[in-house]
Amino acid sequence: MTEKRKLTLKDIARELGISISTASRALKEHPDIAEDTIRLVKAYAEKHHYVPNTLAVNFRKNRTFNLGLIVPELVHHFFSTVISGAIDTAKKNGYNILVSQSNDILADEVMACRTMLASSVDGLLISISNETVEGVHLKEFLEEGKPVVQFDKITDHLNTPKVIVDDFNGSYMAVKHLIGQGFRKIAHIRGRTEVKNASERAMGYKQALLDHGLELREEWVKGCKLIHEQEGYDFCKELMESKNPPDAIFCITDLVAMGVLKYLKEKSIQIPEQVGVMGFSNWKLAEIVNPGLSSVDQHGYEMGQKAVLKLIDLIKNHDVENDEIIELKTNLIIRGSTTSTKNSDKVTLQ
Amino acid sequence: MTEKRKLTLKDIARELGISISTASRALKEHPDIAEDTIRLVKAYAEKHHYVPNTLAVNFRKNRTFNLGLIVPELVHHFFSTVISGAIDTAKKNGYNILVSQSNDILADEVMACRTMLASSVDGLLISISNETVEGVHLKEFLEEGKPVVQFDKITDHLNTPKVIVDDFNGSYMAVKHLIGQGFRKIAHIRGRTEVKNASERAMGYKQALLDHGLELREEWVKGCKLIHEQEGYDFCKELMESKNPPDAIFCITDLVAMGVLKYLKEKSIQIPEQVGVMGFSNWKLAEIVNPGLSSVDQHGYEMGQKAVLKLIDLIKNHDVENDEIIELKTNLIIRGSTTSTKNSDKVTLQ
DNA sequence: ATGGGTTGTGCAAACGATTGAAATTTTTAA
DNA sequence: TTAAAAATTTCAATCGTTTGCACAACCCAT
Repeated sequence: MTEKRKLTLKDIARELGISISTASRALKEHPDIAEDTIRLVKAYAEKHHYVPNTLAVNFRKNRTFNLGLIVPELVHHFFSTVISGAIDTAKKNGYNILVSQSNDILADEVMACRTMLASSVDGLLISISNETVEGVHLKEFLEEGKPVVQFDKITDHLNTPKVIVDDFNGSYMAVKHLIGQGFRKIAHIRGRTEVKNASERAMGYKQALLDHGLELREEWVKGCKLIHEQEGYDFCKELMESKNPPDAIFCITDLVAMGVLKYLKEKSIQIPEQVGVMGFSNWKLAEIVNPGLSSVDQHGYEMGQKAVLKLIDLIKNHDVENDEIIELKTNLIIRGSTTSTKNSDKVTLQ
Repeated sequence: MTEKRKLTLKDIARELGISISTASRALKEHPDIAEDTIRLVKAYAEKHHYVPNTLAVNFRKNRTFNLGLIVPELVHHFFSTVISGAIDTAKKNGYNILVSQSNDILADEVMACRTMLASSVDGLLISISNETVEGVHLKEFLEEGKPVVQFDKITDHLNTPKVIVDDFNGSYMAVKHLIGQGFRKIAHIRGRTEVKNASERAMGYKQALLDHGLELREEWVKGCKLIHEQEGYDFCKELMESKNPPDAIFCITDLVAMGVLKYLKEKSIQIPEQVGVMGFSNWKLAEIVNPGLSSVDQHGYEMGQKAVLKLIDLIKNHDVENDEIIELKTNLIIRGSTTSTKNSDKVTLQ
């Protein structure tokens, strides 16, 4: 192999007959160094393609410009959008992102954290698994003075900044829209009680009904365990076969809504004439299905951006105790599944 | 902040009254070191939670156990599946993955490569952008003795191992299946000529028609530029409105197929009775739409695994000049869009 | 006891860049 | 002319770990 030995400061110093420290400072235009020397060194470095040895610099400075990022699931439209935003923003600021996934399994999450801590990331971005409660593995980061920023799925047990979506409001606006469209018997297929996002959305749903004088029937609220399409299908069946079927279904997420759509189509129930359907998250497929699925956009890309910027901020300020909450607004995206008109334009409320 | 100073070998040596080198060797059970000493040092290290400073080790050994991974687009079902496989496999082998995206823009790709090279990854996994041809930025890796493995979208200008999908055969089997289902006038919405995968698929399509004595009409082959849903919609419209409309459409990818489905549904053309539709890639949405979209699974997860294993292999063997080709088999996934029966089971040919 | 092997341990030099403090040279001012 | 000040440059330690080599201690067979 070629593997040419890399040029080091020592080489430059020897060739130019100066000391290593002068070479080092010259390259960073240190005010102590004479203009002439700076020019000389820089020219030489340029000509011979000197690149500082990152490993050495990182070791010396005890940092890597790498950030860890852990999500429950990588193959997931929302999370991959967040990652995309995180990576682009990190790159702009000279940081790299190390990605890992927990598969919603605590043990995997702990493992991923350990590996990242060991590989010396400068900070961590994490959306915790459903199984995570206390998060001792995250405290290990803080104890080493490495900041952590939580996003989307968070725990309050940890004193870190959190970037979240205004689930309550997004949900509220979605249901308000349904009501505005004339739907009166609105069901909700929700997620697990222990998961904060799910609870917030359920609360937004309830509040909207309350504020508009609609009845809140417990039998119209169904709880998913896994948030799978099949659950949407099954609950929809249950709802539609009940004595008092709803005229609209608001789903915890688009995937569940897909199951709902599938059932309704199979039974030739008209959407939205007979039953309106509202999703959440605005996955790619929401715009592809027919009719288009109304949904709530969570601005995943922006979430990734904000989280990274916050993390870099903490790193720069050696700030570890900070529990600021950054809440992103949601966008209601109205499509055919909730409007009889063929309007599939983006509509933003508020 | 707490930020307790970390325990180092020096500390251990001082406390135990031995030398740093002995401590170092004891921890790795070097045969030169006496059993007693090893026990002593290990016990102390254990008790005080000694963790070697990765930065120092990496610097000393000139490696990081980090691998770079660059894809054209992160928010993309296939690529995120590949990444998922890559990350899981890397983790199992003690490596981390640094992810970046090129957005199919050469300049971005070059930038991403530079950053990764600078941050000292031990090797690179890349699926090149549409704009990449020569890949001088990739040669920089090889020149530094850092191995590169290409996957999915590859260039032959570079002497590296390549992990690809047997596009030709996958396409061939897909079209063969259509023929077996009785379709005779099969159209193909293909990708750009310069992109290898697209060409392979188009060739598989043609070969299948040829081998079964079907006519190959140029007017039935349409070329996408961007591989967007809208293109599928538009080309489908063109095809169906032509004098001699096809009875089946084989699409370069599922997203394009979605556009096709959309048009057909709008025109109330029965799928698959009037027109069969076949996608490629087996995205999540292929199983969600109604009827289910038949597609060709590319085993993205496995591709990620194989690519990482190959890369680690190269790293371990200091092997940089190697252009082995690892070709993965595809799976034909048959769903409702190509079969009149309600069979949506997974069927594997060959 | 003495030379030749083991066996176990320590010394010190790397790795490449950074940085406080000391040393040198140049400039300024009295 | 010369001391003080300013401008440059160099020295040397440091970051934490690894590793070739020297050294010491011990045992055994002459």
